[in-house]
Amino acid sequence: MKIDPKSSADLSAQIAKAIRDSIIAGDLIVDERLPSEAELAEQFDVSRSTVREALKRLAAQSLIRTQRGAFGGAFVNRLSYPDAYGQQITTSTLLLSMNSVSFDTACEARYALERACAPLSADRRSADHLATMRAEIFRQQQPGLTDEAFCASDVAFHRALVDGADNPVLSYQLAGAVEAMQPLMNMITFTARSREEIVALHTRIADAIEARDGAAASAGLSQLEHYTIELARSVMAKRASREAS
Amino acid sequence: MKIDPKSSADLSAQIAKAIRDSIIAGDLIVDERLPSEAELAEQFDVSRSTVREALKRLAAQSLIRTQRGAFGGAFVNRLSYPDAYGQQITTSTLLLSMNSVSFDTACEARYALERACAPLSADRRSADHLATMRAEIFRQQQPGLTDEAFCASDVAFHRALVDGADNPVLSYQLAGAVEAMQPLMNMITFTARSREEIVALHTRIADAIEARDGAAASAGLSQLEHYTIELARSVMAKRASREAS
DNA sequence: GACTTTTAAATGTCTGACAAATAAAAATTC
DNA sequence: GAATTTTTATTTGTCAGACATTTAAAAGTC
Repeated sequence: MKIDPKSSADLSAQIAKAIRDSIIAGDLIVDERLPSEAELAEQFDVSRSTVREALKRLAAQSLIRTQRGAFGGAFVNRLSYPDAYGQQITTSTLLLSMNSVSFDTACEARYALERACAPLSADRRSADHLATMRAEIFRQQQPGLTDEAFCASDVAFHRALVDGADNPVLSYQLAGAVEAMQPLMNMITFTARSREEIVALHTRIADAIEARDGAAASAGLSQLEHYTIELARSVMAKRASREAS
Repeated sequence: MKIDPKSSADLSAQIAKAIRDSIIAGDLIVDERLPSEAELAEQFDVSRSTVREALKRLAAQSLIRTQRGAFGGAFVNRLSYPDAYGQQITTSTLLLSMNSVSFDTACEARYALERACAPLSADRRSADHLATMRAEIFRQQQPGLTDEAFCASDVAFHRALVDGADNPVLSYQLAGAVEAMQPLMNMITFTARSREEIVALHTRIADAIEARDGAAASAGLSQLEHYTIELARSVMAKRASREAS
């Protein structure tokens, strides 16, 4: 763990990188305690404030956790699935909102990834996953449901489908697609969409998952993708014509 | 942007969250300048050090960038694809290395995701993507190639396949799968694997992509998955028997 | 007008201090 | 002797103030 004082980068960034590299390389293992801030300051020959800024950078990435008091300190954190989900969702949300990604591109990626889960989910889904999907479809049919609640239920339905594959790595990878892109899509299309149509497509997908028919589930997802893209096109066209007039 | 002084969380974490939420909500737009550290300190009624720690947290997530000097300051950063790739890869690497994910689980997720790209890549790949795949296959046949170089070439091959889908969102999502899981797999299997076998499978996949045959490309990836899993099983079995003796 | 110097503003870093939390160690009580 | 309470040492969290460094605009100079 050494730093280059004549580098252009901030000292705190260099120190954070050095510690991060040690964690990734396995030199610092999970739950291992880092030296105290004062000791790190001495080791790196910087002030305690600089060390603290470096540690905050690592904390922001959930790489370490800190504890106050005697025998406290900074500890290498086991990156949990929920933490990883959260980072995945934040990153995906920002990437989409800041880079003028076309609706079609986001939609295509999102459904391509979900179709990858469909065969596995059809094979391995538990009764519980199926029950969740059915329950969300039921919820989506309630007349008084707000748009926000419908969107949340939509996400929950797809989440159950993905989780049915019983592969936590896949669920993690899909978190960004489902939880970041689905709301984005809903935001664009919720004014125009037909809940009946979506419920019908969700039902078709759930039927396929129940029948353990992965191909049919994939086909249902493709139909949903097609419906969503067409809907978005019509919304865009309507907007364009309104602006023209 | 307000903070709760009686909350248990650190002030710097609360302030970071407040600013992060403003960025995600769109109250702070890309390239907008945040108030200076001194002004933020006054607004939040904390010291400048605390504000700085909050800003370092945001910088670690590439949400802001800072510039020194007059008319410098902290600016909302456009999250670029390379930045998002990097975070995706770091998070995926750590998640896998810290959570005792089984080889089969990681392998299944990785190939399921890549198969999702295969049909799109077969449809849309450019001559350039195909040429990259062929070049990497050629490189993989060179006798003097080190294991590290072979792994890197392996990643580059799959990267080209994914990028052939011409969907940056998909490429971003796959970054974790390809760049984090592939090296992990190589690390486990590189002692036992047959380069000839892998080159043959890569060639089959490239042929399918060249012929614009998505189904065949998917099938090739499935074969590669099967080969990889069997290889890992035999490596594990060999290890187990060696330990028993 | 082109170039140089000055200046003001902002981040980066350091020092020293105190508050708050926390677990071990010591003291006290029964 | 065991249980409880108090003390103590350690460590992070926060603050205040200072100076260094960078940077671009403004002022000055030729």
